[in-house]
Amino acid sequence: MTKTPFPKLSEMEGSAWAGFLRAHDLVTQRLDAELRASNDLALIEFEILLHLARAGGEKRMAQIAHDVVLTGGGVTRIVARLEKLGYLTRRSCPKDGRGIFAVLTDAGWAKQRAAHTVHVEGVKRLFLQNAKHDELAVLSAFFDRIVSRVRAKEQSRDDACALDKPTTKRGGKFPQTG
Amino acid sequence: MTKTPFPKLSEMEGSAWAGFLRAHDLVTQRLDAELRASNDLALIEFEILLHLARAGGEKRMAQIAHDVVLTGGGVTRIVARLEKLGYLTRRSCPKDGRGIFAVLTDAGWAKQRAAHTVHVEGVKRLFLQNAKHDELAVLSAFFDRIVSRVRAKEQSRDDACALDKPTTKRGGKFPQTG
DNA sequence: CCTATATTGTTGACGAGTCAAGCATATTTC
DNA sequence: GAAATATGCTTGACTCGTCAACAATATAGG
Repeated sequence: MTKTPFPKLSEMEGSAWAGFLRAHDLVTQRLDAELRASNDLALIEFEILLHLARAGGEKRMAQIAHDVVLTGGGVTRIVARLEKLGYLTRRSCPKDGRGIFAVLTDAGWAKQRAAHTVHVEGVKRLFLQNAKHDELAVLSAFFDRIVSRVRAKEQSRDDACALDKPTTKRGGKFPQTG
Repeated sequence: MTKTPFPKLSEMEGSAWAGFLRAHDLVTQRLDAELRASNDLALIEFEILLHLARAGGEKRMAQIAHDVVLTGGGVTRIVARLEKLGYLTRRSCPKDGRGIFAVLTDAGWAKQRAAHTVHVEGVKRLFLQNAKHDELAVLSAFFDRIVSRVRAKEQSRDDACALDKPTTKRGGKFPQTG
């Protein structure tokens, strides 16, 4: 009990936080628009194709959900979309009867490659370009720290399970990534 | 024509970009959940109350839309929600017959103060804590650069107006903040 | 002044992704 | 090895915020 009398952010803290939120919204908005205009793909759809490609062409639904921070239901629907467009196929997992693999088709590989150029160019122009070379390492380390700490807490919270508040009201977004 | 034969992100570039996306999703998700659990407010709702409070209690709809990177329609609906909850009132602008002010009520001020503690604590724990003191300035400057460059381009694109592609397909999110 | 154009805010229709329930398969416990 | 529990994916109902069209007001040009 040493402190906590009056919580407040310094000007720089507030600026960093606000900048983080606005920068994210503006950059993803623009990049999404560019990918749609050039390749008729939403940013989230491209990212799933990219993760699949990086994994050699296939990945399980739950793993995709973890990679892109989405709920299982959300992944089911996006994958269904991409399947209907012919970019991937579903295949059941032989080792685990419950599991489903999303598998890139030839068209999916091609689409991923086509959109990749626009994506890389956009990320550089909208995001990376704004960091001086020696700042990139700071940014990367910072974000990694955030992600691993939040995920560590998720883990330990799952372990300590049960008797947690039911949380959630007025059912909006931002759920547990179940 | 000196380069651009094969676009590619370095490992560090890719890591910074991916970290940015995941960090944002995880942090906002958690903060949103905490605000809902403690104060029954979505993060975006709290942010609007916060911006109103910072502006002395009132602000025009269009300004709110700009502040939080939302479309006009979105702001209309969130403000309607907050009005129904009793946290603010609409008042028409005397100087401009088209304009509408969102005005904090006493309950709105109280709610903002109540949620503020949870918000500040969450931002520190989930976000700021992960930066060493001298890194904060780098982050803040980086995000500011992103925001101002994107907004500068928006501006000049509006100036050069007309004959732009109609863009947008499969009407999803990420629109122009009109 | 009066018509053309731009801006502000609201609304119906819609797509996106969440939630919770459901079903199927795996894993654990006794 | 059977019952209890956990995990993986899907689906109906729902909320959120967008989009496009609209009404009202403001501003510019002749």
